[in-house]
Amino acid sequence: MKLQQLRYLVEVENRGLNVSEAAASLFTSQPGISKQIGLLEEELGVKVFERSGKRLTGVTPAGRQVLDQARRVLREAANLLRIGADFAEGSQGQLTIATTHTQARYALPEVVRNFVARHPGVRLHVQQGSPIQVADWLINGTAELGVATEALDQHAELVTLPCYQWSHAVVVPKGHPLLLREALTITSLAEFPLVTYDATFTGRSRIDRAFERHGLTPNVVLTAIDSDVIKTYVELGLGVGIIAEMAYDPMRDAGLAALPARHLFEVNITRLGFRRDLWLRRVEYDFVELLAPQLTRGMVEATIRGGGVDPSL
Amino acid sequence: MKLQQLRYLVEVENRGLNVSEAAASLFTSQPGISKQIGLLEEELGVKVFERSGKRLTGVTPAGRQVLDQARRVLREAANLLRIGADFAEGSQGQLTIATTHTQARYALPEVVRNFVARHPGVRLHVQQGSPIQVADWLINGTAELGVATEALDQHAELVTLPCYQWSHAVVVPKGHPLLLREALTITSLAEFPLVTYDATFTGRSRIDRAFERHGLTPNVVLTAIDSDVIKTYVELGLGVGIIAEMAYDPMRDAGLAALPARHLFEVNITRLGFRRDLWLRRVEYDFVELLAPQLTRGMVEATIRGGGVDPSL
DNA sequence: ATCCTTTACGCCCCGCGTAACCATC
DNA sequence: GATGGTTACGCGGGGCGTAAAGGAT
Repeated sequence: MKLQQLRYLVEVENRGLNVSEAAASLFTSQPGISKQIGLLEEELGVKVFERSGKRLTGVTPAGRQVLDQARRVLREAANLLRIGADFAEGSQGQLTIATTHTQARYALPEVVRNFVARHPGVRLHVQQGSPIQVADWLINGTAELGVATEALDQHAELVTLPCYQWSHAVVVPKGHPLLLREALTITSLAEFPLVTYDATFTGRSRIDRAFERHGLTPNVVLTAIDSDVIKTYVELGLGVGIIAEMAYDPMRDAGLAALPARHLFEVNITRLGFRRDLWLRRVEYDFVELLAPQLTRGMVEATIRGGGVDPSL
Repeated sequence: MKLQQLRYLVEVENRGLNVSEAAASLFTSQPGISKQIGLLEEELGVKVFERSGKRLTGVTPAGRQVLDQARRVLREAANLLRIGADFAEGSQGQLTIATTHTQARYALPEVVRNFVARHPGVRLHVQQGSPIQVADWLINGTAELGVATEALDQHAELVTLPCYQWSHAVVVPKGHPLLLREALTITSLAEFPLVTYDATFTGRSRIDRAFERHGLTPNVVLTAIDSDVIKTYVELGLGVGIIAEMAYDPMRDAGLAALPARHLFEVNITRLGFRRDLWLRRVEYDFVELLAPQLTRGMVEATIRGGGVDPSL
C-alpha cells in the first residue's frame, strides 16, 4: 500500500469517478492511476469501485469504507507535514480563519491586529461565509479554525469551544416611539416591522425562539447577513433592528439609538471550532488564546482528548 | 513521504534508537534505513533524532510529535488492510481476545462456544493476563478486544463498554462457623483469615474498599490471580474465600459452601474494551454481541463516535 | 462514433543491498 | 578495537508515460 494509491482513490471519487479528470488534476497519466487502483484493490482483496465493463459506475460497500479510511490516513499524513512545518525554523506558513460577517467585522479585528503583530511572517487569511459554510470549510480542510455562533456544534468531526458570550441589542432611529416606553418588552417589539439577520446567522435562531415562546409572530420585513446592512435600513426607517450588541457603535452609528435586549433573547455563545483530527500548530494555539484568553493550550488539548465535552461558560 | 519511512522511524524508536537492530527486525539493510530517515527529516524540515556525531542519542521535541503522529498514520493504514480482509470473501482471519482468568474460565466459554460455531474459519485466540496486561495488549495492538473488570477505563485510547455486572461471593469449607451465623456481615468476615484475589484483579479494589469503609483491616493470608487457586486453599482450611460469584459451582465445588455477598461489596461491572482508533471487523462486532447482547453494532458505533461516554448499566 | 478505461511496453527513477569509510564508546 | 552510522555505488523493481486496444453509451 502506498500513500499515492490512496490519493488516487480519493481523487477519483472527488472527480465523480472519472479517472481521466483525476489524472489531470493530479498532473499524472490516466493509465497510471488505473493501474495503481487495480493494484491496491488486489492488495486489499476488495473492489473499491463498481464497474460496468470499463466504466466506473459506483462505489462498493467495501469501497465506501476504504475511501473513508483512505481519507483518514491522508489527513493524518498531512498532519505530519504540519508538524514539520511547525517545528522547522524560519518557516512561517499561513493560517486560514473561517468566520461570519459579525465576527469578522466586530470581534476579530482586535485579535487579528495582535496576531499579525506577534507573527509578522504568517500569512493570515480570514474567509467569510455563512455559519454552515464555516463548518464545511473546517471539515473539508479549507480553513484551520472557525469562529461562529451557529452551526459549529452540529458536527461530530469538529471540536468546539466557547469563546465569549454576547447578547442582542435593538437599534432604532433617533426619536423612535420605542425610546419613549419605559421598558423594552418582546411584545412591544412585535408591534413594529423588524429588520434582522438571515435565518442561519448570528443568533437568529434565538431571536425566533424568543418570539415563539410568547406566541408572537414577528413581522420581519428585511433580513440580511450583515449588521451594517441592517443598520442602514433601520436608519432609513424601514423598521426596528435587532443586531448583535457589539455591532452598535455610538460614535459611528450616530443616527441610531440602541436599547439593550439582554433580557429578551437567550444569550449567544460564540464558538471556536476545528477538526478534531487536525494537528494544531503553535500559531493556531496562539490565535486561539488571543481570541479567548481562557482557552489556553492545555485547555484546548484536554478538550480534544476529552471527546468534545467542553467546559461551557 | 512514504509509509515505509514512517515504519523505519517507529521501528528505530522501538529498538531503542538502534538503527542496525531496526534493520534486522525489518529484514532490510541498515544504510537503507539511515538514508530514508535522513530523507524524511529533510522533507519535514525537522530532525527527528538527536545525534552525537553518528550515534542516535535521543528524540527531539519535534521528533516526539512526529513519532506519535507516524504511529497514528501507520495504525490508520493498518485499518485499511483490516477493512480489506473483512470484506474480502473467503478470507477469515483471526481474532485475539485479551482477558483475565476469571472471565476466561467462567464467563467466556459459552461465548467462545457460540462464536466458533458461527465462525468456524476464524482462528480465535484467548490471551490471558492481568487487567493491566489486557489494557496494554489492546493499546499496543496485540489483541483486538479485551474483557476485564479492572483497569480498562483508565486509558483515553480505549473505548470501554459495560458488558454485565456481578457480585462477589464468600466461600467456606462445609461446616464452617460462618455458616451458623444469621447474616453475613463485613465485620464477621474480618474475624477470619481471608483468601482472595491479587491486588489488581477481579474486583479486588472493591473488596478492599468495603473493609476500608468500615475501618477494618482484613487479614488476607493468601492472594491469587485465580479463583480455582483460592478455592483450593479454602478447601484446605487456610481461610475464608472471597471470589466472583460465577466462580462457584455447587456441583464441582462440592466441598465448599457459598454465601452471597452482594450486600457487602460494590457491584462489579465487567467491561469490554478496544482501541478507539481500531476499525472493527464484522467478527469483532459479532463477538461483542455474543458477549453482551445489548451491545449491538449500532450501540458500539455510537459509543465510538460519542467520545467514550458510555451508557453505563 | 466518441469517450473513457484497460492493456502493453519501455524508460528512468529510486529504494535497497554491498562495500568501504568513519565516529563514538 | 568493537559497535554502530554515514557515504558511495550499482543493480533491479516499479511507478509513470506513451501508444494501442477494447467496451460503453
